[in-house]
Amino acid sequence: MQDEFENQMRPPMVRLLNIALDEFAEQLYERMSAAGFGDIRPGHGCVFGGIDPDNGSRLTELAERACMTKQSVGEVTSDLEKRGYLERIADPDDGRAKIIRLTSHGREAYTVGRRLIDDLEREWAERYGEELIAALRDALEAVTAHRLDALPA
Amino acid sequence: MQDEFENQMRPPMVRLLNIALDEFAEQLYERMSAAGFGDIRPGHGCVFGGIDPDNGSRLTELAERACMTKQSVGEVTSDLEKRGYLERIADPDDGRAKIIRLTSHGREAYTVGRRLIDDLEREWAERYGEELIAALRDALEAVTAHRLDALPA
DNA sequence: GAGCTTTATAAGGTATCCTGATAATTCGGA
DNA sequence: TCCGAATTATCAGGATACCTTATAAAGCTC
Repeated sequence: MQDEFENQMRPPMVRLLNIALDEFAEQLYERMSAAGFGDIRPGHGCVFGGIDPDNGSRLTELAERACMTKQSVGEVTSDLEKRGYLERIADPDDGRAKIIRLTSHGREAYTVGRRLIDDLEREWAERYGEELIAALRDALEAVTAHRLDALPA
Repeated sequence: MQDEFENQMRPPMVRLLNIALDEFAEQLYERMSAAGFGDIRPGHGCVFGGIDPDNGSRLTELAERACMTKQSVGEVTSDLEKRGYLERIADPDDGRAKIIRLTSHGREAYTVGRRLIDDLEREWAERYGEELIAALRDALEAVTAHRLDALPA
Protein backbone atom coordinates (compact mmCIF):
# COMPACT_ATOMS: atom_id res chain seq x y z
CA MET A 1 0.00 0.00 0.00
CA GLN A 2 2.68 2.44 1.03
CA ASP A 3 4.82 0.99 -1.72
CA GLU A 4 2.26 1.88 -4.31
CA PHE A 5 2.04 5.34 -2.92
CA GLU A 6 5.78 5.79 -3.00
CA ASN A 7 6.07 4.64 -6.55
CA GLN A 8 3.11 6.60 -7.73
CA MET A 9 4.96 9.72 -8.68
CA ARG A 10 8.31 8.26 -9.68
CA PRO A 11 8.94 7.88 -13.36
CA PRO A 12 8.34 4.33 -14.57
CA MET A 13 11.38 2.15 -15.11
CA VAL A 14 10.71 1.79 -18.80
CA ARG A 15 10.85 5.56 -19.19
CA LEU A 16 14.09 5.85 -17.26
CA LEU A 17 15.72 3.16 -19.37
CA ASN A 18 14.48 4.86 -22.49
CA ILE A 19 15.88 8.25 -21.56
CA ALA A 20 19.18 6.85 -20.32
CA LEU A 21 19.70 4.94 -23.53
CA ASP A 22 18.71 7.93 -25.60
CA GLU A 23 21.10 10.12 -23.66
CA PHE A 24 24.03 7.77 -24.05
CA ALA A 25 23.35 7.14 -27.71
CA GLU A 26 22.91 10.81 -28.49
CA GLN A 27 26.28 11.67 -27.00
CA LEU A 28 27.94 8.72 -28.66
CA TYR A 29 26.74 9.48 -32.18
CA GLU A 30 27.45 13.15 -31.74
CA ARG A 31 31.07 12.27 -31.06
CA MET A 32 31.21 9.70 -33.81
CA SER A 33 30.09 12.45 -36.12
CA ALA A 34 32.72 14.82 -34.76
CA ALA A 35 35.31 12.08 -35.29
CA GLY A 36 34.45 11.96 -38.97
CA PHE A 37 32.02 9.05 -38.88
CA GLY A 38 28.81 11.00 -39.27
CA ASP A 39 27.23 8.34 -41.43
CA ILE A 40 27.35 5.71 -38.69
CA ARG A 41 23.89 5.33 -37.15
CA PRO A 42 22.46 3.35 -34.23
CA GLY A 43 21.11 0.71 -36.57
CA HIS A 44 24.64 -0.16 -37.60
CA GLY A 45 25.31 -1.38 -34.09
CA CYS A 46 24.04 -4.85 -34.89
CA VAL A 47 27.11 -5.32 -37.10
CA PHE A 48 29.77 -3.41 -35.17
CA GLY A 49 28.56 -4.94 -31.92
CA GLY A 50 28.89 -8.51 -33.10
CA ILE A 51 31.60 -8.67 -35.72
CA ASP A 52 34.98 -10.27 -35.13
CA PRO A 53 37.22 -7.31 -35.91
CA ASP A 54 40.13 -9.53 -36.91
CA ASN A 55 38.65 -12.34 -38.95
CA GLY A 56 35.19 -11.07 -39.80
CA SER A 57 31.96 -12.97 -39.21
CA ARG A 58 29.18 -14.61 -41.14
CA LEU A 59 25.79 -12.97 -41.45
CA THR A 60 24.14 -15.74 -39.46
CA GLU A 61 26.49 -15.15 -36.55
CA LEU A 62 25.86 -11.42 -36.52
CA ALA A 63 22.10 -11.92 -36.62
CA GLU A 64 22.19 -14.38 -33.75
CA ARG A 65 24.34 -12.11 -31.59
CA ALA A 66 22.14 -9.12 -32.26
CA CYS A 67 18.92 -11.11 -31.74
CA MET A 68 17.74 -9.98 -35.14
CA THR A 69 16.72 -11.61 -38.39
CA LYS A 70 19.35 -12.35 -41.01
CA GLN A 71 17.44 -10.17 -43.42
CA SER A 72 17.64 -7.14 -41.18
CA VAL A 73 21.32 -7.55 -40.49
CA GLY A 74 21.88 -8.23 -44.17
CA GLU A 75 20.34 -4.90 -45.03
CA VAL A 76 22.54 -3.08 -42.54
CA THR A 77 25.54 -4.95 -43.88
CA SER A 78 24.79 -3.86 -47.44
CA ASP A 79 24.49 -0.29 -46.26
CA LEU A 80 27.85 -0.40 -44.47
CA GLU A 81 29.38 -2.13 -47.46
CA LYS A 82 28.10 0.63 -49.73
CA ARG A 83 29.67 3.20 -47.40
CA GLY A 84 33.02 1.44 -47.43
CA TYR A 85 33.08 0.08 -43.89
CA LEU A 86 32.68 -3.59 -44.79
CA GLU A 87 33.42 -6.08 -47.51
CA ARG A 88 31.84 -9.43 -48.22
CA ILE A 89 34.17 -12.20 -49.30
CA ALA A 90 33.37 -15.79 -50.14
CA ASP A 91 33.89 -18.22 -47.29
CA PRO A 92 36.57 -20.70 -48.43
CA ASP A 93 35.14 -23.36 -46.10
CA ASP A 94 31.48 -23.10 -47.13
CA GLY A 95 30.26 -22.22 -50.59
CA ARG A 96 26.96 -20.95 -49.28
CA ALA A 97 28.43 -18.47 -46.84
CA LYS A 98 30.18 -15.16 -47.10
CA ILE A 99 32.50 -13.59 -44.60
CA ILE A 100 31.68 -10.06 -43.57
CA ARG A 101 34.89 -8.24 -42.81
CA LEU A 102 35.87 -4.76 -41.72
CA THR A 103 37.75 -2.71 -44.29
CA SER A 104 40.53 -0.49 -42.99
CA HIS A 105 38.01 2.32 -42.80
CA GLY A 106 35.63 0.04 -40.94
CA ARG A 107 38.34 -0.98 -38.52
CA GLU A 108 39.03 2.66 -37.83
CA ALA A 109 35.36 3.34 -37.07
CA TYR A 110 35.23 0.23 -34.90
CA THR A 111 38.24 1.31 -32.85
CA VAL A 112 37.08 4.89 -32.49
CA GLY A 113 33.60 3.74 -31.51
CA ARG A 114 34.88 1.48 -28.78
CA ARG A 115 37.09 4.23 -27.42
CA LEU A 116 34.25 6.76 -27.43
CA ILE A 117 32.01 4.35 -25.55
CA ASP A 118 34.72 3.84 -22.94
CA ASP A 119 35.28 7.59 -22.74
CA LEU A 120 31.60 8.25 -22.20
CA GLU A 121 31.29 5.64 -19.51
CA ARG A 122 34.30 7.09 -17.73
CA GLU A 123 32.84 10.58 -17.96
CA TRP A 124 29.57 9.37 -16.52
CA ALA A 125 31.52 7.87 -13.63
CA GLU A 126 33.24 11.21 -13.03
CA ARG A 127 30.03 13.17 -13.30
CA TYR A 128 27.67 10.94 -11.36
CA GLY A 129 30.10 9.06 -9.15
CA GLU A 130 32.18 5.95 -9.64
CA GLU A 131 30.05 3.91 -7.28
CA LEU A 132 26.78 4.92 -8.82
CA ILE A 133 27.89 4.03 -12.33
CA ALA A 134 29.46 0.80 -11.12
CA ALA A 135 26.15 -0.05 -9.48
CA LEU A 136 24.31 0.82 -12.68
CA ARG A 137 26.62 -1.50 -14.61
CA ASP A 138 26.25 -4.32 -12.14
CA ALA A 139 22.48 -4.02 -12.09
CA LEU A 140 22.20 -3.90 -15.87
CA GLU A 141 24.48 -6.88 -16.22
CA ALA A 142 22.43 -8.82 -13.69
CA VAL A 143 19.18 -7.98 -15.39
CA THR A 144 20.45 -8.84 -18.86
CA ALA A 145 22.59 -11.82 -17.88
CA HIS A 146 20.30 -14.52 -19.22
CA ARG A 147 20.16 -12.80 -22.58
CA LEU A 148 23.90 -12.29 -22.81
CA ASP A 149 24.55 -15.87 -21.74
CA ALA A 150 22.29 -17.20 -24.45
CA LEU A 151 24.58 -15.67 -27.02
CA PRO A 152 27.46 -17.47 -28.72
CA ALA A 153 31.03 -16.43 -28.13
CA MET B 1 45.59 1.28 -18.35
CA GLN B 2 44.32 -1.49 -16.11
CA ASP B 3 40.91 0.13 -16.36
CA GLU B 4 40.92 -0.24 -20.09
CA PHE B 5 41.89 -3.84 -19.72
CA GLU B 6 39.11 -4.50 -17.25
CA ASN B 7 36.49 -2.94 -19.45
CA GLN B 8 37.74 -4.59 -22.57
CA MET B 9 35.59 -7.65 -22.44
CA ARG B 10 32.55 -6.27 -20.66
CA PRO B 11 29.56 -5.46 -22.78
CA PRO B 12 29.33 -1.76 -23.59
CA MET B 13 26.90 0.31 -21.55
CA VAL B 14 24.83 1.21 -24.57
CA ARG B 15 24.24 -2.46 -25.28
CA LEU B 16 23.25 -3.20 -21.70
CA LEU B 17 20.76 -0.34 -21.70
CA ASN B 18 19.40 -1.53 -25.00
CA ILE B 19 18.85 -5.08 -23.83
CA ALA B 20 17.41 -4.06 -20.48
CA LEU B 21 14.92 -1.75 -22.13
CA ASP B 22 14.02 -4.36 -24.69
CA GLU B 23 13.54 -6.93 -21.98
CA PHE B 24 11.28 -4.73 -19.90
CA ALA B 25 9.27 -3.55 -22.87
CA GLU B 26 8.84 -7.04 -24.23
CA GLN B 27 7.42 -8.31 -20.98
CA LEU B 28 5.21 -5.26 -20.58
CA TYR B 29 3.60 -5.45 -24.01
CA GLU B 30 3.19 -9.18 -23.71
CA ARG B 31 1.12 -8.62 -20.60
CA MET B 32 -0.76 -5.71 -22.08
CA SER B 33 -1.72 -8.04 -24.88
CA ALA B 34 -2.77 -10.73 -22.43
CA ALA B 35 -4.86 -8.11 -20.61
CA GLY B 36 -6.78 -7.41 -23.80
CA PHE B 37 -4.85 -4.40 -25.00
CA GLY B 38 -2.93 -6.07 -27.78
CA ASP B 39 -3.15 -3.04 -30.03
CA ILE B 40 -1.18 -0.84 -27.64
CA ARG B 41 2.36 -0.47 -28.93
CA PRO B 42 5.54 1.17 -27.57
CA GLY B 43 5.00 4.18 -29.79
CA HIS B 44 1.81 4.96 -27.93
CA GLY B 45 3.84 5.64 -24.81
CA CYS B 46 4.38 9.26 -25.76
CA VAL B 47 0.68 9.83 -25.10
CA PHE B 48 0.01 7.52 -22.16
CA GLY B 49 3.21 8.64 -20.49
CA GLY B 50 2.36 12.31 -20.59
CA ILE B 51 -1.38 12.66 -20.49
CA ASP B 52 -3.30 13.94 -17.48
CA PRO B 53 -5.62 10.98 -16.90
CA ASP B 54 -8.27 13.14 -15.24
CA ASN B 55 -8.49 16.30 -17.30
CA GLY B 56 -6.69 15.39 -20.50
CA SER B 57 -3.87 17.37 -22.06
CA ARG B 58 -3.13 19.44 -25.11
CA LEU B 59 -1.02 18.09 -27.93
CA THR B 60 1.70 20.64 -27.30
CA GLU B 61 2.04 19.49 -23.71
CA LEU B 62 2.31 15.84 -24.68
CA ALA B 63 4.93 16.59 -27.31
CA GLU B 64 7.03 18.61 -24.90
CA ARG B 65 6.89 15.94 -22.21
CA ALA B 66 7.83 13.23 -24.65
CA CYS B 67 10.59 15.31 -26.27
CA MET B 68 8.98 14.74 -29.63
CA THR B 69 7.49 16.88 -32.37
CA LYS B 70 3.81 17.81 -32.22
CA GLN B 71 3.34 16.12 -35.56
CA SER B 72 4.64 12.80 -34.31
CA VAL B 73 2.53 12.88 -31.19
CA GLY B 74 -0.42 14.02 -33.27
CA GLU B 75 -0.09 10.97 -35.43
CA VAL B 76 -0.02 8.69 -32.42
CA THR B 77 -3.00 10.54 -30.98
CA SER B 78 -5.01 10.01 -34.16
CA ASP B 79 -4.16 6.34 -34.07
CA LEU B 80 -5.28 5.98 -30.46
CA GLU B 81 -8.40 8.00 -31.24
CA LYS B 82 -9.23 5.68 -34.11
CA ARG B 83 -8.83 2.72 -31.77
CA GLY B 84 -11.15 4.24 -29.18
CA TYR B 85 -8.64 5.08 -26.47
CA LEU B 86 -8.80 8.87 -26.85
CA GLU B 87 -11.11 11.64 -27.87
CA ARG B 88 -10.29 15.16 -28.98
CA ILE B 89 -12.56 17.89 -27.71
CA ALA B 90 -12.38 21.63 -28.32
CA ASP B 91 -10.64 23.58 -25.58
CA PRO B 92 -13.21 26.00 -24.15
CA ASP B 93 -10.42 28.38 -23.11
CA ASP B 94 -8.55 28.50 -26.43
CA GLY B 95 -10.14 28.22 -29.82
CA ARG B 96 -6.94 26.98 -31.40
CA ALA B 97 -6.40 24.11 -29.04
CA LYS B 98 -8.00 20.74 -28.51
CA ILE B 99 -8.00 18.71 -25.36
CA ILE B 100 -6.89 15.13 -25.74
CA ARG B 101 -8.74 13.03 -23.22
CA LEU B 102 -8.85 9.37 -22.30
CA THR B 103 -12.11 7.60 -23.08
CA SER B 104 -13.31 5.03 -20.57
CA HIS B 105 -11.52 2.38 -22.62
CA GLY B 106 -8.40 4.54 -22.61
CA ARG B 107 -8.59 5.03 -18.88
CA GLU B 108 -8.79 1.29 -18.45
CA ALA B 109 -5.68 0.76 -20.57
CA TYR B 110 -3.90 3.53 -18.69
CA THR B 111 -4.67 2.00 -15.31
CA VAL B 112 -3.78 -1.52 -16.37
CA GLY B 113 -0.55 -0.30 -17.95
CA ARG B 114 0.57 1.49 -14.82
CA ARG B 115 -0.21 -1.55 -12.72
CA LEU B 116 1.67 -3.87 -15.05
CA ILE B 117 4.71 -1.61 -14.95
CA ASP B 118 4.62 -1.62 -11.16
CA ASP B 119 4.15 -5.38 -11.16
CA LEU B 120 7.13 -5.89 -13.41
CA GLU B 121 9.36 -3.65 -11.36
CA ARG B 122 8.35 -5.49 -8.21
CA GLU B 123 9.05 -8.84 -9.87
CA TRP B 124 12.46 -7.63 -10.95
CA ALA B 125 13.14 -6.65 -7.35
CA GLU B 126 12.14 -10.12 -6.19
CA ARG B 127 14.17 -11.85 -8.86
CA TYR B 128 17.33 -9.77 -8.82
CA GLY B 129 17.21 -8.36 -5.30
CA GLU B 130 15.52 -5.33 -3.79
CA GLU B 131 18.79 -3.51 -3.32
CA LEU B 132 20.03 -4.11 -6.82
CA ILE B 133 16.85 -2.82 -8.42
CA ALA B 134 16.74 0.12 -6.02
CA ALA B 135 20.31 0.93 -7.03
CA LEU B 136 19.35 0.60 -10.69
CA ARG B 137 16.50 3.02 -10.16
CA ASP B 138 18.62 5.50 -8.27
CA ALA B 139 21.36 5.40 -10.88
CA LEU B 140 18.95 5.81 -13.77
CA GLU B 141 17.21 8.69 -12.03
CA ALA B 142 20.54 10.38 -11.39
CA VAL B 143 21.66 9.95 -14.97
CA THR B 144 18.39 11.19 -16.42
CA ALA B 145 17.69 13.89 -13.84
CA HIS B 146 18.57 16.88 -15.98
CA ARG B 147 16.22 15.65 -18.69
CA LEU B 148 13.36 14.95 -16.33
CA ASP B 149 13.82 18.30 -14.62
CA ALA B 150 13.61 20.12 -17.91
CA LEU B 151 10.11 18.79 -18.35
CA PRO B 152 6.94 20.59 -17.25
CA ALA B 153 4.76 19.26 -14.48
C1' DG C 1 -6.54 46.13 -36.93
C1' DA C 2 -1.63 44.49 -38.47
C1' DG C 3 1.83 41.50 -37.40
C1' DC C 4 3.76 37.91 -34.75
C1' DT C 5 3.02 33.75 -32.09
C1' DT C 6 0.83 29.58 -30.93
C1' DT C 7 -2.20 25.66 -31.90
C1' DA C 8 -3.06 21.81 -34.64
C1' DT C 9 -2.75 19.32 -38.97
C1' DA C 10 -1.42 17.70 -43.81
C1' DA C 11 1.97 15.68 -46.82
C1' DG C 12 5.89 13.31 -47.64
C1' DG C 13 10.29 11.13 -46.28
C1' DT C 14 13.82 8.28 -43.52
C1' DA C 15 15.41 4.63 -40.40
C1' DT C 16 14.90 0.31 -38.38
C1' DC C 17 13.04 -3.48 -37.88
C1' DC C 18 9.78 -7.50 -39.59
C1' DT C 19 7.54 -11.77 -42.59
C1' DG C 20 7.30 -14.64 -46.66
C1' DA C 21 9.46 -16.50 -50.68
C1' DT C 22 13.57 -17.98 -53.44
C1' DA C 23 18.12 -19.85 -54.91
C1' DA C 24 22.42 -21.97 -54.05
C1' DT C 25 25.06 -25.04 -51.34
C1' DT C 26 26.06 -28.54 -47.85
C1' DC C 27 25.04 -32.49 -45.09
C1' DG C 28 23.22 -37.05 -43.74
C1' DG C 29 21.13 -41.32 -44.47
C1' DA C 30 19.26 -45.00 -47.51
C1' DT D 1 26.08 -42.04 -54.63
C1' DC D 2 22.22 -39.61 -54.79
C1' DC D 3 18.07 -37.49 -52.74
C1' DG D 4 15.80 -34.97 -49.31
C1' DA D 5 16.43 -31.83 -45.48
C1' DA D 6 18.83 -28.17 -43.45
C1' DT D 7 21.59 -24.01 -43.87
C1' DT D 8 23.25 -19.64 -46.04
C1' DA D 9 22.21 -15.59 -48.10
C1' DT D 10 19.12 -12.60 -50.60
C1' DC D 11 14.87 -10.35 -52.78
C1' DA D 12 10.44 -8.17 -52.19
C1' DG D 13 7.19 -6.02 -49.61
C1' DG D 14 5.33 -4.08 -45.24
C1' DA D 15 4.88 -2.12 -40.35
C1' DT D 16 6.42 1.09 -36.97
C1' DA D 17 8.22 5.21 -35.20
C1' DC D 18 10.01 8.96 -35.81
C1' DC D 19 11.33 13.38 -38.76
C1' DT D 20 11.01 18.09 -41.85
C1' DT D 21 8.41 21.37 -44.46
C1' DA D 22 4.23 23.76 -45.31
C1' DT D 23 -0.50 25.34 -44.16
C1' DA D 24 -4.57 27.11 -41.68
C1' DA D 25 -6.88 28.97 -37.92
C1' DA D 26 -7.05 31.42 -33.67
C1' DG D 27 -5.00 34.32 -30.03
C1' DC D 28 -1.94 38.08 -28.38
C1' DT D 29 0.39 42.73 -28.60
C1' DC D 30 0.82 47.18 -29.72
